[in-house]
Amino acid sequence: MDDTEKQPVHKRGYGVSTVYETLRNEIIELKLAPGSPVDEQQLSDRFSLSRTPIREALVRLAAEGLITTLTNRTTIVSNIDFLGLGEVFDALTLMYRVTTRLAAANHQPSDIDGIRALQLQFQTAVEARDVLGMIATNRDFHVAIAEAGRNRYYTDLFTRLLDQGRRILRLYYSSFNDVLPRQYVGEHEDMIQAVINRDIDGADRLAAAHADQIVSQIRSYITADNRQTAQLPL
Amino acid sequence: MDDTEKQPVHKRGYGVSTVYETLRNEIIELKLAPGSPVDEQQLSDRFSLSRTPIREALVRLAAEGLITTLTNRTTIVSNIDFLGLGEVFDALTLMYRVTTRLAAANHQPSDIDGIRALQLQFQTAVEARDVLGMIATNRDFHVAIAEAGRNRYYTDLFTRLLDQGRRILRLYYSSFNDVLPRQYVGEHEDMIQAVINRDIDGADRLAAAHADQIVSQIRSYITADNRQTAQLPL
DNA sequence: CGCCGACTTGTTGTCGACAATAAAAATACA
DNA sequence: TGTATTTTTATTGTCGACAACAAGTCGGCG
Repeated sequence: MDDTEKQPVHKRGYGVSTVYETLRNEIIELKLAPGSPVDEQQLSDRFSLSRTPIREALVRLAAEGLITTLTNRTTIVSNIDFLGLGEVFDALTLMYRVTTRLAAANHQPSDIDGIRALQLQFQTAVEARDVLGMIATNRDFHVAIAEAGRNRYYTDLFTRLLDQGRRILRLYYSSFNDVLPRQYVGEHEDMIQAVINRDIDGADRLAAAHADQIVSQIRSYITADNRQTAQLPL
Repeated sequence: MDDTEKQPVHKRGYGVSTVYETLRNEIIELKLAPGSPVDEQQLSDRFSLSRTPIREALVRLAAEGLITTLTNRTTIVSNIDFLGLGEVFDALTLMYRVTTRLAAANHQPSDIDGIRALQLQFQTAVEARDVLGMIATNRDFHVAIAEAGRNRYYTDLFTRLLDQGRRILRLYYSSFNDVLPRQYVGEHEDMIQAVINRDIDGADRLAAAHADQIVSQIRSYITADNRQTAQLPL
């Protein structure tokens, strides 16, 4: 069985999506540092693919703003835009509210199971003090709620924003303590109840409060960091 | 000066974007019918480009949902999803409100000039009964307001939704009369005033009313069309 | 006469190579 | 020695060709 043909690992047509998903994850999880160059040749070697499918994956990533291509020059992993964080927070808060509202209005009973499962995963991650797992499962939890709301446009924007947030949280994840996350577990529980009860306004209120919590938490990390590095001239 | 070299019309690096923008426009303006196949070879001939840049443009269009690629099979212009129109209208209304609010809050004085200019263009299109021009300039007007609001995420989603709406409006543009559009001119004027006065709540109210107008107008076209074609079993 | 399978054909996915561009390096000159 | 200019080099954008896949076509068999 010495079948050492140079057989491609990926099936035809699935090469680009695997590259896309792999890189996407690595960017969000900061395995690829913001600002670091993305070399097509290098990726070509790594995935054992030609540069063409690599490039198509990069085009998709660029469309999402995860990488930035300087024409005819290099292409880099997009920097985290601290000046534009206000926009992210504003949109993120709105999406928290809208998706939770819609979930309360539009969810099917079967949706609840999935949401509950993810909430449980989040809870166990919190108890295990698995910070990285917390960040990931928290994201999945809210995406599941958004999907129960059944509006593709909100879900798309929301996931984009949450993933943007994941990058930032990764930066400061060492600052996490186990007090706030435990609070999140309770807030999630309340949100699930509001959704089940189809209490739209209640879901809205809880989502808004939850968003404010998270935003102010991230904000405090950043300002603390700013003070440390003294980036702001007085 | 018989410099008849087979000189490419496009500068290096701008081939894909021209293809992307051209196709995007043609899809939105229904010059390419929904469901019609998109042949790469054909486009390659038409733009005098290799299939590679064509493909990259198609990947971008697919990411926006304007075309649908069946793996290893054909790729078609995305159909207009009438069942998903509710989602579009919901998100569209919210974006109308949010972007106009933010414009009132965040605009710079210089933004007003551009908005005014587009409003004028819209007005002249209405007076000239240039329906297609109306649809286009109306879209540009609201995008300009959104840009004055200075939130990239809202602007992106809003343009996507407005363009989606443009496709639908094109379908029914023969149904347009000149009564409603004239009303829009006045509503636009009020919105500009609210923005200038930084009247956030007022801008919100006006935008919401404006959105409701448009949505119900489109809805009426569609239901009228449904009755005509008797698509619904009794 | 109708169903199943091999073959043909058209289109997509992938490949390796070439050309153009811009940054970096090397050289010339004051 | 410092600056301007040319040369080199690395990387991108583009190209034409091949391979794989799916649909349509044709022929064989019941």
